[in-house]
Amino acid sequence: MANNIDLDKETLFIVSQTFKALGDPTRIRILHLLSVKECSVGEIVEHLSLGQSTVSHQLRFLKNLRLVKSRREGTSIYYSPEDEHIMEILEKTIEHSNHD
Amino acid sequence: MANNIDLDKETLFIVSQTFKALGDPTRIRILHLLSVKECSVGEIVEHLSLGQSTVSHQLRFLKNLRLVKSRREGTSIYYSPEDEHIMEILEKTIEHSNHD
DNA sequence: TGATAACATGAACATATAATCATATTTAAA
DNA sequence: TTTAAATATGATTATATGTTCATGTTATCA
Repeated sequence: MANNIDLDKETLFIVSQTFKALGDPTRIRILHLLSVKECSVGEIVEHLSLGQSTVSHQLRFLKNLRLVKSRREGTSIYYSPEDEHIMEILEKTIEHSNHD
Repeated sequence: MANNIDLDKETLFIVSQTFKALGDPTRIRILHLLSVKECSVGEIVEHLSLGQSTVSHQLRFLKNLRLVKSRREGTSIYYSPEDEHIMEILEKTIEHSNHD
């Protein structure tokens, strides 16, 4: 068990990075959209009215943390969630916030 | 149900603020410590080797979000977690990160 | 009341972050 | 092999954030 008071440096880094990913409105919107359906970059841009570059940058951020994955289809690249645990946390917290 | 794709502005703000609180190593350490036992500001400073001012600032941040609560005992002020849901998420994510 | 201990607060600074602009890359189609 | 469509990337800029320093506040005790 890792129920110790002192958290090692690596754990601290990974956990904080993960929550940091969920701590931005734009990334929350992107992840929430992807939780509903797989989308190409262009579809995300349209649905959320964001700049193409903004979406690409945020997707790279999320992919580096293995929160999303991608597949190519022609010239389009489709993104979908990769970490079920984190997605569940996000969705439940969204629901949780609607009951205040 | 709020399973819609579009998240309202307020939900987005609350959720992102909440995760932002968990997205900093110092605050994670403080919350994790408080999950083990209620502590005064001075105890937190000692246990985590942080500046007193730093701890006070972060505690205010966490209290504004109702993630911790405080009670006075003489000249000391004791802090403890207030949001069970968020604490559960934090602890589970810490465990989760130890299994990679 | 004066001194001290514990904590809070405000200002200042350095760093991190997110959005934007311009441009590069990759793929498919003409 | 041009051209166009879709996406990625690098640089820049404005803003947000975390820490530190100095000081203020509150409560206890001599």
